[in-house]
Amino acid sequence: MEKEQSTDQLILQSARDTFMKSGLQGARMQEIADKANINKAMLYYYYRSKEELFKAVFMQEIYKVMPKISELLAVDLPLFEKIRYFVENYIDIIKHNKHMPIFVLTEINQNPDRIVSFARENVMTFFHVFVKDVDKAHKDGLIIKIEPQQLIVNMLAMCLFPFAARPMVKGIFGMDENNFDDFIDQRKKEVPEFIINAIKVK
Amino acid sequence: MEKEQSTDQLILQSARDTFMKSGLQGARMQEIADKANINKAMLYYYYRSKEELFKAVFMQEIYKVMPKISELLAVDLPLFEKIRYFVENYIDIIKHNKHMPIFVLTEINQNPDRIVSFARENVMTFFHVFVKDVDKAHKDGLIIKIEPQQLIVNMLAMCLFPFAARPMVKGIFGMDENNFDDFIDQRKKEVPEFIINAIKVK
DNA sequence: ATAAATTAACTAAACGGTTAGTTAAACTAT
DNA sequence: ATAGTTTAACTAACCGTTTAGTTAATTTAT
Repeated sequence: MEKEQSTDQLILQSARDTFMKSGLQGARMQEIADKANINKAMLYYYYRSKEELFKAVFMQEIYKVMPKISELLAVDLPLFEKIRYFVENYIDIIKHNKHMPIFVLTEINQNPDRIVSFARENVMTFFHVFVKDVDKAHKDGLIIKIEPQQLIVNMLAMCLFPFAARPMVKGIFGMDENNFDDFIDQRKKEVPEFIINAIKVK
Repeated sequence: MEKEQSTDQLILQSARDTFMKSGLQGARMQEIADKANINKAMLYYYYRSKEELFKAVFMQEIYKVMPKISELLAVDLPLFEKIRYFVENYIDIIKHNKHMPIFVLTEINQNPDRIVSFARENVMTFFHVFVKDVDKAHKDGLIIKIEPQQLIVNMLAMCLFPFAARPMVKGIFGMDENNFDDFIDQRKKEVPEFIINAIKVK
């Protein structure tokens, strides 16, 4: 039994795969149509242009991941637990969207405006909560003084970078796909402790 | 007085700028020619194809940066000093090649083979030295037990990621170019201490 | 020494394949 | 019937690449 799927959703799915693989410039509309088993004109019927289709894909991906991340940061836990919870689950989310980091990074560098205003609104609020957590933990004598911005960037860096540089990591360390997955699973445990160690007052 | 520059070098320079800005697929040969103030056919006279020209640019950039990085890792210092020395200078190198991280990341994801074999040879040797440093520091009771691979990835992540995600970082935290530069300069001091704290035995 | 031959550097123009995008006709469901 | 959906066929423009030819400098032969 085939999964019934509306044409526009079918297109979006094919477009997603193609854009993720080849980027905006590298992607071919014909390939997207072929992958969806429809005529190329359909792409223009449902989405007016390549640019529009790309936007739709991009926004869909963002909206798919953003709420999950928001939840992770919104959870009510002491700072250390929160860091463990965030890193572990964030890595897990990306693990199931392997190509997103490089896709998003490429896009924001190519066309910063598209996402920046959006990200500012959505991330700012949760970032604000995190800043308060950090401030409190410092006043309670739990952690050393650290700029919350620096801490957040460090966290995101260690979560995202291995995926963005995946072929490099695999190449340099001679990993196959399984080794890499193990490496990532190991990070889910080690990165939080790395961070906590780095900021903890002993 | 104009700087005399051979045509092939002039082409390479223009190609570099264009490829860095737009990537392999996004770059237009006409734009490269225009930027170099030469005829488009000259690109094919000196480099046989777009692909070849891109390779030349890519390899030039790699060879420009690689030796510097090798030097950083080869310096004979105790581990903590080495980490400080590496991070500080590595960030400084990237700072003067702002567009390299996203350029390289995009390329290795698009065409892993081009760089992976190369990187393996060149980075492996220096990585090996670092592994021994880490092992020794652990046996001397200076640092906790940590997989050198994880440590290296963490270091590289924290150095490179802010540049790869620059528009995002600027956008979310409301930074202008100066703020971002300050942010980076701050990292040159804070990231090494962050790492050392994370692994130090107290 | 000088005319002829060769080569390097370069240009203008166009080729040919590709690709985003259009149109108009046909099919389908209500 | 009619609005929504799908298709085949088409176009116009773009872009990497080639070609055919120019210019000026260097080399070779006499």
